Amino acid sequence: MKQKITIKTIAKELGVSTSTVSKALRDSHEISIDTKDKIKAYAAMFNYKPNSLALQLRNQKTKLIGVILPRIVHHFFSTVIKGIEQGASEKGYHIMVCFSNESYKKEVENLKVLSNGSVDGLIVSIAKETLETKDFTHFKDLVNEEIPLVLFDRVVDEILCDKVVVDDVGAGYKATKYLLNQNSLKIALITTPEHVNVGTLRRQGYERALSEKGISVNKKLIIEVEEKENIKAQIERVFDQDIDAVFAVNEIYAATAMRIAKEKGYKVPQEFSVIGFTDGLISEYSSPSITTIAQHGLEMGKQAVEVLIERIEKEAEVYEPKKIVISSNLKLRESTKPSS
Amino acid sequence: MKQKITIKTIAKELGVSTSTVSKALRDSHEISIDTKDKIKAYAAMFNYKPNSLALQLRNQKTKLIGVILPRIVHHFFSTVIKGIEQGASEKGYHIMVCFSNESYKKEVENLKVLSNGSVDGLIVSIAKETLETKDFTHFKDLVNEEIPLVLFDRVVDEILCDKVVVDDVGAGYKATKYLLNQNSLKIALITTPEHVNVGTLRRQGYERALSEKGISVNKKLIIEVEEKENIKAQIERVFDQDIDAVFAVNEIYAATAMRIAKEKGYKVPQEFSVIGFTDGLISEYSSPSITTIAQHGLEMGKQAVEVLIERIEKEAEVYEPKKIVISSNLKLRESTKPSS
DNA sequence: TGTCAACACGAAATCGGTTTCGTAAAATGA
DNA sequence: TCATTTTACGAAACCGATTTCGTGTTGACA
Repeated sequence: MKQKITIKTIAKELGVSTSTVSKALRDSHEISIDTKDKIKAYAAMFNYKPNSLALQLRNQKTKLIGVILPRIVHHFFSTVIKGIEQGASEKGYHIMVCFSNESYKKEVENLKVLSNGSVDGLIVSIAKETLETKDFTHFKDLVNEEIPLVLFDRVVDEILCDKVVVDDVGAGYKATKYLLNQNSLKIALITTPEHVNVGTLRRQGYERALSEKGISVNKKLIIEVEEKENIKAQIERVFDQDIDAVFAVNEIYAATAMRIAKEKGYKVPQEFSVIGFTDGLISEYSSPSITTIAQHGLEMGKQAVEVLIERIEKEAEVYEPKKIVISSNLKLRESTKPSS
Repeated sequence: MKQKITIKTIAKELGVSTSTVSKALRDSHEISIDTKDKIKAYAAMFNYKPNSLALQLRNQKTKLIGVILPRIVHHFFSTVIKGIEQGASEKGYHIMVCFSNESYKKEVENLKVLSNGSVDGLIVSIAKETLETKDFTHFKDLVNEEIPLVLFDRVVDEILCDKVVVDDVGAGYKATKYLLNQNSLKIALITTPEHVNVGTLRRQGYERALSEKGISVNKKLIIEVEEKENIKAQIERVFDQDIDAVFAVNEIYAATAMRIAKEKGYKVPQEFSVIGFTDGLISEYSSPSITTIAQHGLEMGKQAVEVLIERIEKEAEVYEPKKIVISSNLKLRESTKPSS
């Protein structure tokens, strides 16, 4: 790379001190108009840009927010990033994005690298593997060091920090209730294994809606999809039962279930209804398009970054972790019958 | 934030100089075993982490790569990010991601912020607005400053830097030829306005395949979709013509076209074939699933970051800009008839 | 003409590390 | 015993900015 022009260069070239140059560029009254003009002209001519590292070191802040996500090729997470970036950008921050690839080890690594002063704060959604192992010491260390941290979507109570989540229980409840209201009473639930707690919460909503209606939960109608194995085959099994609707905790499961239903000859939505989670492109463009719980990823990202920046900029008085719950809503499409 | 522990703290606490601490932690032979042990133990106990800003300033490198994308909620771009991150991570680099939102102004801003020393190099895909205005001075300035830059996917010849692109002409050719071979002779092309040159290149491939077959290009079969207006309505117009296949330059257009075809009563693929571009989730999960040109975003990201890091780390001898072309291939699915 | 304030600028400290060079004390060798 | 080499460490420069404090020169005023 070409030799960068620094304050020192300008000072030497113009026969003044570095302090004078610095003050001149910041328009200090201490410097005479003549000198200021000369220095500014020189700086402009050679396209001088202050070295941000030097500034960051001196000011002890980077105006950078670290973001660690389990995945990126994923509609919900990329929407959240967009929200984070928008919110950050408005406040003059930039984002550094890393991925854990759902791996515990990579998450620990990323956290270590980002917590050595390169960012002012962190926004994280926990990796699946970490949720399984339940080892959260790397997060607790961070909290101990008092590095501002916001968790979103996949969170755990053990870690004392700000959190942003969707109302998963409520969402599961809403979806299930909608299906019940349109007279689908034999509703299968396609969810994740227990350790991914968003799945568990959505399931609670499902169960609550059923029991309100006086229907007992039939475990045979609940499939916990193990992602390492063939997803379609696992979902197909639930069709051995007598069912007339499916509530799936994500888009892929919903689309897969609908496909199977169509293959089995069901007419969607007349004979069979489907509701998914996450309002992504699959739901929008499959045919029929799929009714989903909209997760408001953009909103989540914005909220997360807002809380984080507040935490960064306000000298922490008494630290009271916040939990922001974003309510989700049903986006009606063609895979369900109109509400009665 | 809690007061960070620095080398100075350790030095004072242990009654040695900062140089001794630094050397001890780096396991220098100049320091006695005893002292080293003492210092290391202290550092470990208080969880000392060297401040990365200080290191970056001293070493004049950040091990950071800036990435500027037009959009993020987009299958292709998020796949590229994944590739970039993987490649970067392997070489000990991290990525800083910004978005231009297809806006010229934001692109200029991002470029300015990232080029003040905060990153060692940049990977960029140009915003649509910039492609329209054709003002590339911000990129040229970067090249003049000799900041390593790699453009991908949306590139322009004017900017003298490394580039990674897919073989858009070849891809358009392959797709069109496949349709011709299965006896679809009245192929509509749904593409972007001219300034987005990937669209133009894919169109060239389309035209070449047609003329090889002795079919003259019918302009009425070519739709240039203006994204600000209603996409579906624009695509619908081409169905006024007598057509039996569609080649679309992206997923959304392909899915929309297929939907229209089905609404008009065509049987896909028996009576009507569809080929899209970008192998995303829509193509995979729509029904019938859509045959596409796979763009190999992951591969692109990896290649881009590899070239960039090479440029960063090799003291630029003679600078000869590289252009890497990634060949794309047809991913056959249900929206086309089997190859004859 | 002497005093003091205002002006315009420079020296040096600081941020948190690394690295070169210098040196006192101990060890070695003749 | 004296000269020389190691050993083990510290002082200081450096990366590129900002900022405090100090100071020489003017000009104003008594």
